[in-house]
Amino acid sequence: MSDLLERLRGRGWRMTAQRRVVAEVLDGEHVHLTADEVLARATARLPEISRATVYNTLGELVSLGEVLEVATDGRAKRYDPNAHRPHHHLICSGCGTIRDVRPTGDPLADLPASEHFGFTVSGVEVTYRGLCPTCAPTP
Amino acid sequence: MSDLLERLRGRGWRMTAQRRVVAEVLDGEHVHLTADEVLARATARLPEISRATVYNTLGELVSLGEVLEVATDGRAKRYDPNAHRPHHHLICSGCGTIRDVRPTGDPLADLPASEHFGFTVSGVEVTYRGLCPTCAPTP
DNA sequence: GTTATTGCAAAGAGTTTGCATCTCC
DNA sequence: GGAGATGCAAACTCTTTGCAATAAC
Repeated sequence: MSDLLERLRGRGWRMTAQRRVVAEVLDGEHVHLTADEVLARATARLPEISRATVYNTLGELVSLGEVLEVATDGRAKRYDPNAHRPHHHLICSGCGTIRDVRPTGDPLADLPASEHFGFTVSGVEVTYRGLCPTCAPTP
Repeated sequence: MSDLLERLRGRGWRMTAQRRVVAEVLDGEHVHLTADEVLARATARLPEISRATVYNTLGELVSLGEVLEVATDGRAKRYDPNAHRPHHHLICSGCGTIRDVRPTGDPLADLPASEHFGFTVSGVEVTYRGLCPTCAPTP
């Protein structure tokens, strides 16, 4: 089921029960869990997994480029398993829910050379803000 | 000199030496300080200012909409005094330097209704990533 | 058998809070 | 004079680290 697990195995990643559980917990669309949420869900499947291992594993997945860190306004970082499916985020200002979205057009092309300040520009993240149906004020 | 101070006074913000110093330290273009950096610079001008007051003041400025929080990948939040000049950010992946940039076009218009998921979309932040001239590899 | 990974517990960074004192308007 | 701001220190949240025990290949 998990593309992620396949890819990791193919890269010679040493497989352990803990790593498998973390990868499984992260798999899916519109998944943006905090480290704590990953730990909670992983613990449900593998009670002896430790917080340190969850952080270690998440850090490696990010280094490998298989998982993206999403810095939201709130406190804890969230982890996004869809690093290979280009997308951006729509975050609810009320409850913090995140949806993956795909805008039209290429935001990279929208930054004129005069605004590069000598930088080599290589990527762009777009974060939309709004209120989800649940948090929207009732008229 | 400070638009920010003018505006705050006009809003009936109770002025104290501490608040003035924080506002002065934040003023300027391409300014994106962490709370700790604000404290350091404020302390240079007003040695008796406390960390709690810096955090309190920054939090209020953010609530008032006069200062923006910028969540970078790294740890500490940064504070951007140009809330009233629409802009986005170009961040160096090497050293974390931030420049304010103004892309052409309207990224909000690039999110089709089919990607709204029922949200009321009200804003958007665009973060460009790259390497600054200092951090770029020398050929 | 080696080498990498795990778990534990403690430390670290960044931020928030409770409360008595002090200061602006 | 009174509402509100300050400073202090402790608490809190999230994350990282050192190291001995353990499990993968």
